[in-house]
Amino acid sequence: MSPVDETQAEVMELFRRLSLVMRRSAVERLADVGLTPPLAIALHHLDEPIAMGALAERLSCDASYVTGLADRLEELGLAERRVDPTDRRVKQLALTEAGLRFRRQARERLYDGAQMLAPLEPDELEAFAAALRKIVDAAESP
Amino acid sequence: MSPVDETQAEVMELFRRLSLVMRRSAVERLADVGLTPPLAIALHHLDEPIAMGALAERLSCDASYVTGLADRLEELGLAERRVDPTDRRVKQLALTEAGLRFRRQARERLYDGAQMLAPLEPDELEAFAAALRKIVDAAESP
DNA sequence: ATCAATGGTTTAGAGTATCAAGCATTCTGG
DNA sequence: CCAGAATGCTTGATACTCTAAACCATTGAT
Repeated sequence: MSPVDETQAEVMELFRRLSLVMRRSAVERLADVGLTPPLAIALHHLDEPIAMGALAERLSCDASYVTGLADRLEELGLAERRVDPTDRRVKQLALTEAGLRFRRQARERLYDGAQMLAPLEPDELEAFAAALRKIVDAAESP
Repeated sequence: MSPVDETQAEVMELFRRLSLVMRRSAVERLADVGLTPPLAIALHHLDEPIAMGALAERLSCDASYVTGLADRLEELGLAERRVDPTDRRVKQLALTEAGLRFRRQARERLYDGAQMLAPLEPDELEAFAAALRKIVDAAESP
């Protein structure tokens, strides 16, 4: 029955608010190009062809959700599934030509939200990133 | 056409991952007590009766969403709407007796996710909180 | 050759919101 | 005072995000 640390509770609350603001801003910026945030994020992870399951892992979401994202990216002509010749169960998701062209703008729209980080001085940003890395590493390691 | 700063982009990605982990962990912990995260968060903000609109502002969400949260809290017997006598348009949402008793456990379950912050040393945590405050303040001020 | 395991999809569902329209109440200018 | 604007909340429609369970095809292991 740990008493909740005040600073920790405040951080949780701030974190929640920032998540909301960031998502809303991302939704807004991406709307012009017809993408939703998860689609843009998936696109961002397609530097090279990647198996559906591996992509799910990178996005930390269920594989079945990735199926839907891939469907949509295919409909938009931005990516395509390629059956892996070495294991026909596996499907590699790969950018198309159009996807490659499109990706840069999408990425910029997606990460323009990073301008919210502008109030931080470079060293503050670095410390912030380090703290996040620490937390995420600990949280994601089983 | 600002080139995306690498550290900034990394921070955005880490932030996204942490949001996911935190939400999943909150969902899991709150399931036992029959609450969803937004309900627990709303409860957490009910230190004293608060008008629906004011609550929406605190939660940074649409007022219509708060209507649904309040409905659910009333169904659970944790809160009740009271018509403000000085302005009959306004409804104050207030904890019931049961809600008051319930709130402590809910809060602990909600903020147990704060244990994810444990890897940070106290001074790191403080710096992290300060950075978040800075960002959120800037992001939320119009 | 069979049977378990793996990769991916389908389906169903819950949760998280937002927006537009509407009702009741209050406020304001004439 | 009163017509109309503004405010507070609710309703209803809709979109998105995500998970879990059941399912099919393929592969690997005995």
